[in-house]
Amino acid sequence: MHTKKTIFWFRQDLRLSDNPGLYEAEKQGAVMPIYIQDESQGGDFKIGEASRWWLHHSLSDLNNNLKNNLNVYQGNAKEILLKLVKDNNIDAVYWNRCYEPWRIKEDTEIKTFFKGQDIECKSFNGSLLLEPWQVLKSDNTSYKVFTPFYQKGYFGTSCIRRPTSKSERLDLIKDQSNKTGITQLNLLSDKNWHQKMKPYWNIGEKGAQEKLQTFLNEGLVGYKEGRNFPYKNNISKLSPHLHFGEISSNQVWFEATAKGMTGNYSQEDVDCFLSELGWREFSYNLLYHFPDLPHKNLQSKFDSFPWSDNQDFLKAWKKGQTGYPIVDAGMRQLWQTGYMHNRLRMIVGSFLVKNLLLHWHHGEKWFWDCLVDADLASNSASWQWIAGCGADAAPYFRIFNPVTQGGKFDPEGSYTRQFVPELAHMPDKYLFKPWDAPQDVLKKAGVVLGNTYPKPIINLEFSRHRALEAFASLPKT
DNA sequence: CCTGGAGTTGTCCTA
DNA sequence: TTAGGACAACTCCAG
Repeated sequence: MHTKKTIFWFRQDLRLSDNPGLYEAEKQGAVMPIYIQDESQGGDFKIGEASRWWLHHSLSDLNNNLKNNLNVYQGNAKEILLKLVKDNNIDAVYWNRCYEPWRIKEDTEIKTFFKGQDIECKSFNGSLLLEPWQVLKSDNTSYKVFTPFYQKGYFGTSCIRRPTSKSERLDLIKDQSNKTGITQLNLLSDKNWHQKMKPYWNIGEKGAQEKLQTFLNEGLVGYKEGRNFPYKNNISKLSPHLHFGEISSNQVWFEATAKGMTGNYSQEDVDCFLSELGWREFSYNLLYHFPDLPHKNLQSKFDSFPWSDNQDFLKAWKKGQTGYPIVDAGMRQLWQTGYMHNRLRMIVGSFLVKNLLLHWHHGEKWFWDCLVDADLASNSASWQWIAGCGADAAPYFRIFNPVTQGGKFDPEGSYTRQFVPELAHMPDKYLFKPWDAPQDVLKKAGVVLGNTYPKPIINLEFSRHRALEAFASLPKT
């Protein structure tokens, strides 16, 4: 009797546990696990540097978990799949869906092609709690406001798929003729940049599982409040693991929900954390229904916004040399760790877009390259949000003051001093506004403004009013 | 079609 | 010192 042979195509679901597509493939017989790298795809948003580093290690971990049976290829997906199907007598091709516009286009083509060839071809939901086409208003159009979206599809509902069990006894097919290994994908740059990020992360499925447990045990209590403070541990740091699918959103959702039922956690904390998964879903929903999200203002009246184009400011922002300590701390955390605390993402985003008046595309691109959790949906939706042109966006008058924000959310300065060590000896009173410090205070702290630490590159009051005027100049509708 | 309530994350000024 | 209102008006969404 012929055993069914299925190709399982890994993409952004680099895990064995709760992997719907893999689970179905495995149930039916032997599985040929593959990964395809196609450097020609992705358009303006080809995988960024930090993500490449993460992907390299994530694939290596997956390969280990598959006992060295991951088959890796480079080139056009359709051509590679077709050849593999023919050479290996394959009956079916399965994968979990991705939602980047280029992916949807390519997947649709591949599916149509294989259907025509009478080869079974199936896709599954392995990345989202609910598909973007499942959560719609009663008139079947998509939501533009988070709260009703979340109420409708997620809050207190039971439509979300429960996690499957782990695929344990995989009958795996190795392509013996294949000469390509993970190293040949050249995901690691020659630069030593990624060495800095290494200590902060435990990449792969096991690391993701551990991170979830650590968060549930140590970070969930007090999450609602504590998540705002970058020096506290009330953050999950699951974003890169979720992006690469090392853990499923469903597992996170149900385990957090279960914790909420034990009575040891306040419902507020649990609900707040769950809603963050909801924001991830909302971003995917937006990207699916507005494929131009990474490029075009969701609110077209912003098309005439009078952006500035000061390359020196942009450079200073990227390097964390703006002269505003909380902004610089955030930007340097990004560079050093491949991650930035959510509160800081808002602060540095507001500063770029409103104080420096630089186009949100600049921030979007830089984050795309530097973040290990860079995700097309979340990244573009969030940049549009902070710029004010997105869905449910921040009102135009909401301009973060980096001095106030620093004092409020890093009151003892531990976060800022960690990433801006040249200000380590500044007293709290002047940490977030060193330009106001008297000469003797600066001297005592070993700070020479314009030398050991920059002077502010732009005046806050001036730039705030300039931003307000710019917004006021937009057409009314 | 109409109506009314609401919309992640702020800042500044005034009393 | 602190609390409350202004900042604008619009679109979204449910009933």
